Amino acid sequence: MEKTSYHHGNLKQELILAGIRMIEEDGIGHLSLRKAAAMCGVSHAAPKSHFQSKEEFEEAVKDYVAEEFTRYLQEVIDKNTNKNEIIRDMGRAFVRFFKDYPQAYALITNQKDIRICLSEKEIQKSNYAPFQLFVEQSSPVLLEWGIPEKMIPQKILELWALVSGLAGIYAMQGFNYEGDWMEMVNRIID
Amino acid sequence: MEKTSYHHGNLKQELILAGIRMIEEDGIGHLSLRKAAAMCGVSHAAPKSHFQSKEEFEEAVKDYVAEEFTRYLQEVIDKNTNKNEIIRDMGRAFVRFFKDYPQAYALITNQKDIRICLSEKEIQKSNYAPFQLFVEQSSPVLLEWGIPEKMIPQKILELWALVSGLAGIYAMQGFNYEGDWMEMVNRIID
DNA sequence: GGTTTTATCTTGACACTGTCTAGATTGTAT
DNA sequence: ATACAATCTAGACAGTGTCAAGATAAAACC
Repeated sequence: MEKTSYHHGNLKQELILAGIRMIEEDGIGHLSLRKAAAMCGVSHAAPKSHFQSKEEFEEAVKDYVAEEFTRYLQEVIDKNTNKNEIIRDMGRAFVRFFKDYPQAYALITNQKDIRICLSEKEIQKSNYAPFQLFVEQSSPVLLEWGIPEKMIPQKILELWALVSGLAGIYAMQGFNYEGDWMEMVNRIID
Repeated sequence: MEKTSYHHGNLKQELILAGIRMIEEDGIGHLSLRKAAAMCGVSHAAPKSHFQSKEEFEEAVKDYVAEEFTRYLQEVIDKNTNKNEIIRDMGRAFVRFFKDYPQAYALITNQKDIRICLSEKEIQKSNYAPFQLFVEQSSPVLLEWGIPEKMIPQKILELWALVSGLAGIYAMQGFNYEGDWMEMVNRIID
């Protein structure tokens, strides 16, 4: 995280990581470019070379968080052996992510460019990688389970909304409940 | 919104309203005490008499939003004639509120002192009025419908989480879908 | 290898913000 | 009418995002 020479070498990435640490420690309202610069041992105007504005910096932090979220989901996909369990696995990874990054929920809900289009017939391709990943993985499984094809988009959205809502409740109060929330997901799946 | 004499007369309330307008126009990250003061035609340090810090001001805005949310739910309770429809009515009011206040979702998920305690046996009394209202109204109805008593807390939480998740998705993309999301709620209730 | 070009970082400045202090104005109680 | 308390103003300070000018070093080019 320190710099030795005049040029840092990996500033952009480390500014983002510093930003995430700041958000997780003090909340999404306490993101500061100057503090991030200080954390990286660099002058207050150095970030300007990598982010033209604070908003652009904030976007980069959000993008990184979305990538991290995607990694959590991708990991269980890679490890999965029983296709019938993939939806439950992703649900658990979903909650686990927001447990590890409690402020991420507030961050994501504050994002405006996420497209999760709804339709009775189909779910259009989303620009939000975690959701898109969930759609791709769960669709064939639900179909195989005999869910009518035209019901699948709604089912997927229902699952995503439910787990999102739970994660949101958890995130707001620090995940102080370890009960069997998975039963709710099961009731939707079964 | 203007002041004529030296004393404003209703500054605290109008500062809060100005804060909500700012948030709804520019997002939750653009709340400013000085701008709120300017909107009310008052000097930059005037808010200090009513809010000791920006954080305290922000809390007051959040509290007001929670009260407004409660009013939306209370209204359908007061107007309700068929008890069997109260859960659906509240679900619709829920979504309607976040349609009228799209930034409210980001605001609420950024709140830390909301207590919605989960338990397999009971839902403890919540300090969040809208949720508490929903618990009180839906519990007897669900019981009357023959839901096993020990399943009721989970069912309530499931409904709340689902509608929250949907409202969140809607809020992120501007409620551009007018389809029959209510079917999802029905599937949980029935 | 020496030179030029480009990317990156620093310094200093500006306007804006939250916060503090001291003092001005006005409503309220005595 | 006077004293008191609540409310608002004015000015100052440190911290913030942003901009402009210049310093440094890496990369590209001959």
